Formats: sequence, C-alpha cells, structure tokens
Amino acid sequence: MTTKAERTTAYIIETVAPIFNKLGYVGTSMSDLTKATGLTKGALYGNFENKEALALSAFEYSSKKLLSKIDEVLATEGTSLDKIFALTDFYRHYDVFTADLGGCPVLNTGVDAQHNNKPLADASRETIKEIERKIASVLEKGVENKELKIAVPPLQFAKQFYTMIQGAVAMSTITRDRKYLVNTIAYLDLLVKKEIKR
Amino acid sequence: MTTKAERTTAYIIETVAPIFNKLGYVGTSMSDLTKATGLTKGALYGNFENKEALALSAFEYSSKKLLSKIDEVLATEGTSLDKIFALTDFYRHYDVFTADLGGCPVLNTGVDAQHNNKPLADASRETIKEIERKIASVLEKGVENKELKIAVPPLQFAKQFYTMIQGAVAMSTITRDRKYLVNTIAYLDLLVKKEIKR
DNA sequence: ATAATAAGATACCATACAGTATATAATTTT
DNA sequence: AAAATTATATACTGTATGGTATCTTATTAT
Repeated sequence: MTTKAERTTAYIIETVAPIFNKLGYVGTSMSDLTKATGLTKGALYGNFENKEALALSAFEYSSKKLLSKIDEVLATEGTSLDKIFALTDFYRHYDVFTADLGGCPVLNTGVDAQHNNKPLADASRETIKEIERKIASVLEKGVENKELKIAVPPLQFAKQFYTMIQGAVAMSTITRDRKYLVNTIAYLDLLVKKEIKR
Repeated sequence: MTTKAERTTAYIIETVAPIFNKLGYVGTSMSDLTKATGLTKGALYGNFENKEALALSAFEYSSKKLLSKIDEVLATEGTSLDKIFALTDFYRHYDVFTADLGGCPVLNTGVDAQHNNKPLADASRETIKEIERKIASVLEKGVENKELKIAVPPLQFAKQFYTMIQGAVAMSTITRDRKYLVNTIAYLDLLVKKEIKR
C-alpha cells in the first residue's frame, strides 16, 4: 500500500512537471507551483530539498513517461519494420501525446536548461541518448534478420532518424503548426520504405 | 554621422542580444545586462522602454543578422543548385556562426518565449517564415529554369528542408555535439543531388 | 483510542527583481 | 564658449523571489 506521503510526492511531481516544462526552470516560480498544487511552500519543501531537486524529479517523471511510451510502441508485435512504422505513427501525433506533459520535455528542457541548470541539461541529453539507443536496437535486430539494409551503422541511422523527428517537433512547437510533424513523418515513412526496407 | 546616443543604443543591443539568447527572457535579469554592458539601469531604461522592448530589439538584431547572412549566402553566383549548396555549407558551420549570437536565435527564442513572451514568440515564428520564403524563392527559380525538379511545391520543400536543418541545430545545441549538424547536412546534400537535381 | 510521528500551514527572512524619480554629467545646438 | 538639451548615474521604490523556522494538523503505529 502506498502511504499518503508517497501519494503527495507523486501528486506534486505530476502537477508540477508540465509547468516546469512549459515555463522553464527559471520561468517557474515556487508560487506558480503552490497555486497549481493547492499546497503550501511547507508541503513542497517538505517533499523536495529545493526548487532544483523538484525540477529534476519533474523532468525525470516526464522523461520516463516518454521513454516508457516509446518502449511500448517499439514492443509492437511484428517485424522491425512494423516497429519503426509504429514509432513514426506515434510521432505523427506527438503533439497530442506531449500536451499533458506541457510539450516535448527533450526539446523544452534541453533548450531551456542549456545555460541555466546543468543537471537538467545533462538529464535531457541522457534522454536523447536513450531514445537513440532504443531506435538503434530495433534497427540492429532488423539488420541481423536480414530484414533491413542500412548504409550506415544502426546507431548513426537512429541519430539521423531522430534528428529529423526532433526537427519536426521543434518546428511544430515554435510555429504551433502540426503540419511540420505530419509532413516530416510522411517523408520518413517514405524514406524507410525506399531506403532501408530490404 | 551617427550620434553618440545612437551608438550607445546599438552597443546595448549588440551586447545584450547574446545574453538574452543564452539565458532566455525570464532568465536574463536587468542586472545581468548592466554588468555586461558596463552601463547603469538609467542608461538602459533611457534607451529602451522596458525589459521586453529591449529583448525584442535584441532578438530583431540577431534575427536580422541571420537573415542577412542567409541572403548573402543565397546570393552566391551560379545556379540555384549552387545557392542551395552554399546554404548547406553555411549550416554545416552554423554552430560557429551562431556562437557570437549566443546560439541559434530561432531555436532558443522560439522555445524559450513559447509561454513567456508573446511578442518574442511571434517574432521567432516570423523569422522562420522569412527563412522558408528565401529558400523557396531559390527553388522556384530553379524549377522555372528547369534546373531542378521537385515532387512538391517549392515552399513545402523549403519547409521540409529547413525542418531537417533545424532538427540538426536543435540536436547539436542540446547535446553540444556538432556531428548532428555535419551528418544531417551531408544527408541533405545527398538528397538534393539524388532527388531534386534534374 | 491514544501516543508518537510525520506532514503540511503559517509567518517570516534576506535578497533580487523590474522599474522610477531625480540628480549629475556629457553631448549638441546656438 | 555658453546655453539648452539630452544621456547616464545614483538612490530609491514596492513587489516577488527561493528558502526556513515554527506551529498546527493529520496520519500512522501501538
């Protein structure tokens, strides 16, 4: 059974994560967080050492949610190619998925924390690496099965692939136009079909 | 002749622009700016109505610098294709070019200002549109000359093209690894040679 | 149910913030 | 060169900031 205290901690993280993600680390004030949670500073500082620890926990929460979802998507039954297309399907609607998180945590935190908060910047970098590894792992299996052929090592392809996706995420985030997402994913699907499908 | 006041205003903007770009709008304090400029609040507020006006001027300055450079690059002598390759050459070293600006203004301001500062967010969106139009214009001429063939309208291709570039910019910014830039540009060069060169 | 414990609310701290009124110094104009 | 004007420096607002010490309330274990 989960204790009340544990539930409060979890509640704080959930509530606070999208706010940090939207407003950024410095852009978020503790009073923003007391307002949003309906709790007082005493409660927040009782559960977290300081603003930075809270922001880090909040990012880890969002990051974990994203990584788990990617795991789930890549666990799609079928061939490696099926998994890749499941992933592009996921990113086609990434704006909907990330709405709850307050936007793409990788992009927002990665850019925001650059010069303001080293631990957060490091964490966003780590999330990128994990996503790249997950994609590369699928590609590796596809290559082993002789299902796919790729001109470059799987990890490099994965990086290239994810770079294009993040480009679409960045552009649709900044312009608030989801067409960038849709069009880029359409292009990626085509690319996979033409270039790496054996 | 430029008056002293005009030079001070220009000096403030130049000095302040990379700071806003690095630290973000809320992340930058007026005292950061007095420190960097060696001027006092009186001077800053004498030249700009408030922090927001200063941030906006600073962004316009960086944006203009970027847009002018792109104009210069796209004015390269030769065919449309030469111009496109001049552009990819430019973006291959984009990290060096933007170092003075404190990073990519489009990415940093676009992401940072999202929920914090509407005028800045609008301005970054406008910069994106202008860059896309510039690229599209080159493509249009190439198509008119029967030099290039593209499967989609020039503006759409330009958007796709720029999305991939921005993906590389975002990834290399967040990870601090310029390989994303180099590899993506290599891919784009290949893409142009294979797909749109007639 | 009560005692022990832990969580949360309140009230407070020092500091940093954006912004301003006024004084002083530097630049223009005459 | 002096007068008028403009730019910058200084000193000061009021407010919001992250953080803390303490008191009160709720939860948990006995």
